Amino acid sequence: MRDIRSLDLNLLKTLNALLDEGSVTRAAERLALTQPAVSGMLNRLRDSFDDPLFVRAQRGLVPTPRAQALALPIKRILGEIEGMLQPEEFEPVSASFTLSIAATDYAQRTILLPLLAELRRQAPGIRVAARPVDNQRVQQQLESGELDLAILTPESTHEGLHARHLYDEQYVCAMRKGHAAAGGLDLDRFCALEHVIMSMAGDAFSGVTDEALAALGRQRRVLLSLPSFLLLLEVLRNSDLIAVLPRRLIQPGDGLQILEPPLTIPGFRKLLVWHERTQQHPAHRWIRALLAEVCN
DNA sequence: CTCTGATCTTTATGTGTTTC
DNA sequence: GAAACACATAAAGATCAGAG
Repeated sequence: MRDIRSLDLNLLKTLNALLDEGSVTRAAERLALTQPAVSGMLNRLRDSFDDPLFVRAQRGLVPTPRAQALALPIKRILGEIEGMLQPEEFEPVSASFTLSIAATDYAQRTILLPLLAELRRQAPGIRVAARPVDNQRVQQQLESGELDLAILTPESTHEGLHARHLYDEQYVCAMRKGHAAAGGLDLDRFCALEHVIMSMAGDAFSGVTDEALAALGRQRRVLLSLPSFLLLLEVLRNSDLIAVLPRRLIQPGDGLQILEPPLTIPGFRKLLVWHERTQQHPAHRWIRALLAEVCN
């Protein structure tokens, strides 16, 4: 067993790359080293940690429990070192980097749009890549750096990620201005009208509203299901269809009438989620604070 | 300044697994 | 069972840091 003097930063970076890639060859590519070099580094890591770290399996290398346990501390340490190398005071005006954020269609409109406006004003050098949310992969994406931030609901967050509460959202009923029901809406009228809903996948014609109705022994008529809020707003403006939508989705300029729904529909909570990797990073701390600010 | 040891490179090869 | 792929190992040369 070696001691810490032989464990240099390059070995930690290599271990991190190996944990991410699960392959000596791919880790070597990522580190701009040759495969034999990384193979040799893995041997030194094995020596340092007195553990095989990775064993060969049917498909590539599989980390041992020891290696898995090291993943988080290593990312934290590398993240902290990264943070140490940044200027002590983060300067938004001169900052230049790309930020990857996973957000739903809804969150892109209600959260990312105002964030982008603020960034243009305060930190014009920061580019933003908005990405769709893939619940299966989001944890791994945040861990590897494929994503920097994700805007999620508590149900889809994972153990071990950092989260900050952004806001609680409520549902409202939306229809075009001048709609026959614009004066008021009771439950009977609500159920009699024709609805459009937003649905990315799955049971396309039923959502939280329908569950709340079912609990009362009622149902509504959903005629149209759309995968995009943008299109949905257009449909509302140009038809007598109505929709139950998150309140923040509707802006004053949208030309829509908003009413309280005639029944209680549970809202949802939006969280900003990130990985330990970026916890100490001055730029990321600044961005997270800015995001929370634009949500108020 | 020179020697030594560590680690990188490239190139070549061994070995085990997967795929067709 | 051959071909393709991935990891390990080895040899030879380059580079660099630290010791003396």
